[in-house]
Amino acid sequence: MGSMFTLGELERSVMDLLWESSTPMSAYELQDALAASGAAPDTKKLAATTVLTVLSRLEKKGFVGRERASRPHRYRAEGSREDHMAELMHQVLGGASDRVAVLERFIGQATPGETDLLRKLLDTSGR
Amino acid sequence: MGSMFTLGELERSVMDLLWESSTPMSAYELQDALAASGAAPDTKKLAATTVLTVLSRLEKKGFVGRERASRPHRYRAEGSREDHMAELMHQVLGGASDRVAVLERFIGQATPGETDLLRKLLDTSGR
DNA sequence: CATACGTTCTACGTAGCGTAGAAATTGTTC
DNA sequence: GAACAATTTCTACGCTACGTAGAACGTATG
Repeated sequence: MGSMFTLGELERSVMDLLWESSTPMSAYELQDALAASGAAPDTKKLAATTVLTVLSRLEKKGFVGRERASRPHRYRAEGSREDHMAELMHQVLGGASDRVAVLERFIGQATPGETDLLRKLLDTSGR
Repeated sequence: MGSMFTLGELERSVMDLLWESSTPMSAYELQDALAASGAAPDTKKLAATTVLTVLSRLEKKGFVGRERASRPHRYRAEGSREDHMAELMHQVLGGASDRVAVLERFIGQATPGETDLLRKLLDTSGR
């Protein structure tokens, strides 16, 4: 079974919309939003079933949940984009035998802004 | 074209061996090493051509380089595993609109050991 | 130059994802 | 409650990446 943590292009586009939206969205709203953003899928509207299929797959992967109560089911992201990304980063880090070396490189490659931010965050949270 | 940064299971096994090895390895050495480690590919020996195919693909992806001088070509990893992982982490971070939030989560989810380490690294490198 | 070893070419099976029609379900309206 | 419309689920097909390896080709050496 694939890493279970990777997203295809369309899947990502859908997640981007759901992560952005403060309220759950129906497949039809997503269909329109996707056509509007024109991002990953070109400018033409996808079939509704396509969006539904993707949503089902995302649900199976645990990325979205759905409210079956309302008739057009409404989908919402499980966890924020930031949660997801932070988790991805930890996943990468977790796969390393030598975390010190990885983090060294990570810090080394970071921009000044990022290191500043990290310092700040570590100061705040860590004590 | 796929992200160009993901590795399949066998590809990863090969990279693990190359990353570990201090000297370049021939396809045949890798073939044996893979059978020995028995990690990703079960315990049975893969065909030599299989290993060569994978190595070619890894070369195309820029993960390995080869010395064509010696007759059994010798392959070496381009960049350390740590470099790769750090790059992956930055890649994830780079795809975020709100890095602050991602790094917040990242720090939040980090183990005490990791935060300590980060503090140390930031202290050292930062000035 | 024949032979053995090594490399490249070609190819097939599988799985994930984009895509969507067909079929089933459900809510709604006389 | 039967017909209709909206919605969801089922089924399926094409494409690409990757694991896998045989066939064909190249090359050095006795």
